[in-house]
Amino acid sequence: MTNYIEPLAQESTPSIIADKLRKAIGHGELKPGMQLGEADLARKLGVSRGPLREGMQRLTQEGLLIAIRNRGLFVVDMTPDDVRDMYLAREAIERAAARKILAGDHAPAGDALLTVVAQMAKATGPAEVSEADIAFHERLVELAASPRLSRMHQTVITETRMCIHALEETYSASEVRVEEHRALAEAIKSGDPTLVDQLLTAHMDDAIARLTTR
Amino acid sequence: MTNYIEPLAQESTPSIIADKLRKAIGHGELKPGMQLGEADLARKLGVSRGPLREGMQRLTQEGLLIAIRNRGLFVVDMTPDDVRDMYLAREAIERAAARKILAGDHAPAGDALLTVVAQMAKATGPAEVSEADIAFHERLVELAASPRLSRMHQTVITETRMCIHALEETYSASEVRVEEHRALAEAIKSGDPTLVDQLLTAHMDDAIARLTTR
DNA sequence: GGGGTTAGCATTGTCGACAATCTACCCATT
DNA sequence: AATGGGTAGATTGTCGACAATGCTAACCCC
Repeated sequence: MTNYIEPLAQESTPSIIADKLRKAIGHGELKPGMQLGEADLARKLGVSRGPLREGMQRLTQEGLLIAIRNRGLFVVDMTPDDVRDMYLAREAIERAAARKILAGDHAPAGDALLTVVAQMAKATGPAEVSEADIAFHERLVELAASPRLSRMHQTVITETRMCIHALEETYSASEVRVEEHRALAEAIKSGDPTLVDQLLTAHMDDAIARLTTR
Repeated sequence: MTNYIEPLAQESTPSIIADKLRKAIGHGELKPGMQLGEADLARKLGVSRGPLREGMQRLTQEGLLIAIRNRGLFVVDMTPDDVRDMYLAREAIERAAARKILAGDHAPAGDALLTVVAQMAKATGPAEVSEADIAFHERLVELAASPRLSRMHQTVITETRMCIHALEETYSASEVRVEEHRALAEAIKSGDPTLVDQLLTAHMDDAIARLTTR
């Protein structure tokens, strides 16, 4: 039963803009290194430059945009070192999320992740495969119910998308790594912290190798 | 030999403003729950409302300010759950930082931390003790040379300061926990990952207990 | 006394204008 | 050919003004 009568959740314009830009960056519409011209972008988004600048300050704070005074804002251009650092951060976040899940009701969490794995198995084509992989990790962090881990994760996931997009002709994401994710979900379900850690770490190491080999 | 001839690093006004506000929040000048009035604050900072709003969007993104549309921006008010979440995030970051250090030249890093511990031993009074403790953890993450961990850490350290300030009459920071930090620095110097993890985790658990018992 | 309505004021959100800065191009000089 | 100076145009940074919104106090009615 859909509730139509409920408190309005009014999102601020800069927040909406930041979300749109974050998606555009993650999906390659705004390319790494690209300068975001305020006048052009504001016209396209149908807002004035003020709120656009505000939205872009949010992305600057999270590192997706680089602000250079008097010269403008640029989409971050991820070097191989950046990729490694990003995965280091991602590993920190996801391991902490897993640990929190394991400290609580890990069995239902494992089930929820197994549901995501079942969806993964249906993914076809590079874009769907990448997104399915990301969806698993997003769900993992979401299940930890930690606002701070979730917020930090949002940024690194956008960066992950950027990397995949930048390499979409060389990045071999055509193989769904369902079994790897299933093993992780099962380890979480059964509450085995050591195995979870090992699986997550190996997963990240593998991703780093694939994204930095060019 | 000091280099005077070097590229100017011109920091943007919103960035300067965000830094100032971050410090004011961490040191209790801007109290938890407090509304930040734009006109008043802009006048005090000597800028117009535009750049102030931009700076505040940065802090909103990192969670130090809560933006409610049409009602204004408020300094985050940390509940006990927030404190636990903040330490969860901090533990994730610092453990990852330690792990990275241990994967590299951990002996000089241990020495650098022991230098900080020596400074800690000289701290007197609650404010100095808290700051000395924080300085150790900041240095730890800095030594990992990870831009992302450092950026994320900045936020949780500000939140840590907020908590300490909010509780400064009940928070017993009069005892310098030098030995605890020294043990951690020694473990890093010697390259013992299991011990480092244990010490860091225990350190965080202790801090949580102290900050959430009211 | 309590509840509802309305007006006024304070504050926030956005806009367009103007100043400041940077970049690219052209011309003159060596 | 290389270097330096000047200029125009594009873009960024900031400002003040105006519109929109929310809060509070006053007033009226039951």
